[in-house]
Amino acid sequence: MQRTKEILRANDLRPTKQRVLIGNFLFDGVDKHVTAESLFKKLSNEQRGVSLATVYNTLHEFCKKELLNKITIDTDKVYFDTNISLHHHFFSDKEKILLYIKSQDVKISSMPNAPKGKKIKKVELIIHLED
Amino acid sequence: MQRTKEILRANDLRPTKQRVLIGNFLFDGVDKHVTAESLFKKLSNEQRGVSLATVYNTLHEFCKKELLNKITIDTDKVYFDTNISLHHHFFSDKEKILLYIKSQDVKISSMPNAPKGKKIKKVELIIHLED
DNA sequence: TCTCAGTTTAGAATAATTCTAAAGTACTGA
DNA sequence: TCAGTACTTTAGAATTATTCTAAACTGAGA
Repeated sequence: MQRTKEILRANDLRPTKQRVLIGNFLFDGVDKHVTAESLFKKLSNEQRGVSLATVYNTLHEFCKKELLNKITIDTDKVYFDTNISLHHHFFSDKEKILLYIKSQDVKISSMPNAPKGKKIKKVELIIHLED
Repeated sequence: MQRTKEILRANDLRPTKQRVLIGNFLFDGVDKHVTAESLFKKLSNEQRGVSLATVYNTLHEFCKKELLNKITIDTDKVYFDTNISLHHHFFSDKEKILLYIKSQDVKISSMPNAPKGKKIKKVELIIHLED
């Protein structure tokens, strides 16, 4: 509650009711993946809801401030990850489930140089699963 | 031409005019990335076009037969890669450009086990670029 | 040539996301 | 405390890649 407000203020985001509600859920210390839709549904249960537009707005703002990590693994849904430290994912294409891979379980021992004029922004390793 | 027909037949796909046209472009020996839209436009220049629906159908059939590799890196477009051997990509989020990384430039020296009941289907490493 | 399962197609439908513009709210300075 | 203003929220419309539908077409075997 207080913690969320501090996070918001530290990132130049006004601590509105909606952002606090969303922040309290996302930044509760438990790593999680959400989609706009799943977050919207989760918050609809609360006494005062948040509009879907605001859910989208807020997720994007949080991404811009690097409070969330956007994962585009699937064409028809964007996932947002509250774990912003370096790590990778399993993804089940069939069930559309994202799972964490412990960072010590993957080791990339050789990396290419970025093309000239570009920098490496993010390294994303996705292991697609099947039955 | 003849090669495309052979590929199609070998994969139980009737060598229709449309598939041959698409196959001739995709399987010319040069690795490339296409989107449904880019392929559709490219083929519109030909004397006889191919409908957008057929472009989608054909890309998906080719994927199912593992003649193409589907890459979902971006929410609003799916890329199809004619290089189906193990390799990875750079992606420029701003310009939405996919680039090949030479396979020898990446080495993943440690990989996690798949969760029980699942198998690893595909390993996808994407290096996002910025200016 | 005839037949029919497999294909193609135009256009409608779908669905996640973005946009719009109007109403609401948090913060600042007095 | 209050007013002014810039920032936010919101409902609903718009957008857009993709999928669906159902009717017309076609390749290949008999």
